[in-house]
Amino acid sequence: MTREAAAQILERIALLLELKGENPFKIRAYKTGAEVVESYAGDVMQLAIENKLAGIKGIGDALRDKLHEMATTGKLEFYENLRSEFPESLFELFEVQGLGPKKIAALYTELGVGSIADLKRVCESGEAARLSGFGGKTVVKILESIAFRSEHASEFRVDQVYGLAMDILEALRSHPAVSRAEVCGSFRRGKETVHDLDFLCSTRKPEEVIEYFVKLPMVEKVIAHGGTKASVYAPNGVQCDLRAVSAQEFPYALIYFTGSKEHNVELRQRALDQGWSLNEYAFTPVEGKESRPLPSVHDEAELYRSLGLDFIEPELRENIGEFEAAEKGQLPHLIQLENLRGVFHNHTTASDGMASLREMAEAARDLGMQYLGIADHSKSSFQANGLNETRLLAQIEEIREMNEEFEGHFRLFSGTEVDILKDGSLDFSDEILAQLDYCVASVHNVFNLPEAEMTQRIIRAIENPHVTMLGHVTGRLLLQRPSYAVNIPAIIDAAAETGTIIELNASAWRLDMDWRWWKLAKEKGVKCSINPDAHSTRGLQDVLFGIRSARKGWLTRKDVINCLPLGEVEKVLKKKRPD
DNA sequence: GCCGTTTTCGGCCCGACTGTTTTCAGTCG
Repeated sequence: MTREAAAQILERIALLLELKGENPFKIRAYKTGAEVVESYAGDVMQLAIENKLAGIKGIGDALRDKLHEMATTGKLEFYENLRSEFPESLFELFEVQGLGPKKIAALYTELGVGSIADLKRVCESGEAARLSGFGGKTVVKILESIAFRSEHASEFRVDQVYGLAMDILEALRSHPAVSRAEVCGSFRRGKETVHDLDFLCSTRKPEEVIEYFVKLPMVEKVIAHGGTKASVYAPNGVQCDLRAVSAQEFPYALIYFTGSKEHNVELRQRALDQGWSLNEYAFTPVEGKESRPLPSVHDEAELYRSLGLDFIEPELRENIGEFEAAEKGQLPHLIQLENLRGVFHNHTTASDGMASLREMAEAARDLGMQYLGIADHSKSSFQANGLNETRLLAQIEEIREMNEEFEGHFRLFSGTEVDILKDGSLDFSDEILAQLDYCVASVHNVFNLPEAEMTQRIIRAIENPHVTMLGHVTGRLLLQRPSYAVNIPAIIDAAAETGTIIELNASAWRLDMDWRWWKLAKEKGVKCSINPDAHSTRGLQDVLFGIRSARKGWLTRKDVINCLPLGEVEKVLKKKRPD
C-alpha cells in the first residue's frame, strides 16, 4: 500500500467518525495522522511494515498498529467495518462548500441523501430547505457549489496526475521497441488542471507497444484498444490515451497532440501560406498551389523553423502572442527549475507546518537551495496556530542563531505570512514587521467582500512599506473553491507602483496568481516570487508546479526574485523598506 | 486518539461569519 492510500484511509476514517459525532479530538488525531503519513520525510510505509513507527509525533499506539496492518495486509478491518455503515458516494458530500459533518449526517439520516445526485434532488425539490438548520440560502449555496463542481467534473489538479504521468512515461521509454515518448496535451502545456493524460510514442512495432501499455500495472480498466491507439483509466479515474506513430511522424504528432487547438489552427494556416497542408503525420503539398519544396523535419524545432518561427515552448502554445514573438525572435527564455536559488513562504511546526525549522532548513539545503524563507502564520490565523508577537520574536532569534551555525553557506530568512485583516490593516504592527527580513501578506478570512472593497483591502496592505510580497492573490482552491471577487489589474498596478512582489503560490491547489496575468504583471515591471507554501519538507518540491505555471506566464529567471543568489536577493527584500 | 521535565489523566486551537434562529449551531480558515 502506498503512503497516499494509507493517508487517504486515515482521512476517511476521520470523516466517518465526524458523521457519527465522535469525540472531535479523536477525529483530529486521525487527520493529523493522515498528514504525518503523507508528509513524513522518510519511507513511512517501510517503517510501518517493520513496525518501527514508535516515536513519530502524531502517531501513537493505535495509529501505529493500524498503519502496520495496512502496510502488511493492504487493508484495515476497522475501516472496512466503519465504511460499510455508509454508502461509498457519501464522501463526495464533504467536498460541497457549506456542508459539514452535521449537515451531511442530517441529510443522510432524515432524507437518505448519500450522494451529490441525491443532494441536488432534495435541494431542488424543497425537501432540504425544510430540515432543521437548513433554509433557502443554505440550499442556494449548496446548489452553487454543486454547479461549480460539475463544471469541473473529470478535471484533475497537476499533483493528482504528475506521478502517474511520469510513471507511464518511464514505462514507455523503457520498452525496447519505443524510440521516443512524451506526455502531450494540456499536461505538457503546463495547464493548472488537466482532464486526461495524452501519451505519444514513436515505434516500429505499434501493436506490441499498445499491448504493453494496456497491461501496465497502473491500468485499472481498458476503454479502447486498437492497433495504434489505446485509452485506459488509472485507479484515480484519470483517462490515459496512448498514440503510437512512426519516427518520421513523431514531431508532427507531438505538436498536434500537444496543442492547443488554437495554436494548431494558427500553425496550419501558416503552413497553408507556404503551400503546405499540415496534419498530425506530415506536411503535404496543397494541390494546384505553388509551393516550396517540403522541408525535412526531425523534431519540433525544425518544424517551427520551416515555417519561419523560433521554437515555441509547449507552455506558450495558446495562440496568445507566441507566433508574433517567434517570428521576431522575441520569445522569452523561460525560467527552469534549476534557476531557483531558494524559496520564500514556508511553514514550520511553529504554526501549522509538519516539520521543524531545522528540518526545513536541512531539506532546503539537500535540494541545493542557498536560502529558505520562513513565513509562519500570524496570530489571527488561530486555526493554523498563528504566532503572536512573542513567539515571532523568539523565532527571529532562533533563526539568527541557526544562521550563525551555517557560517554563510546557507541562510534562513525570517519572515511572516501576516494576515490582511478585513479593513486592509495587518495582523502585526510596523514595529514588529520591521524586525523581519521580509513579509508575505495574505487574505485568509472574510472572502465575501464586494470586489471594490476586497481590492481596496489588498491594495491598502500592499501600500505598507513592510509588505515585501503579496501571497495567493485570489484565494482560489483549484476545482474546489473559486477566487474571491478582486480586480487583479488594479492589484498589479498597485504592486508596480509600490514595488511589491507578487507571489506565484506553487501549491498545486492554488497556482495563484494565475499564469494568465503574469504577462501583464511583467509588462508593468512587477517581480514574481515562486513560493511553495510548504507545510512539510516534501512540500518544498511543489516549486516544480510553480515553475510550470511561471513558464506558462512567459516568465524568465530575471522576472523571478528567488532566482537571485544569496548576496543579491537581500537587496530586493529591502527595496521597499524605509531607512 | 495523542501527549506529557507540571506523565498515565485531562487537556487538546479559536474567532468570525452565516443563516438560521429568537440565542445559537454549523462551517470555515
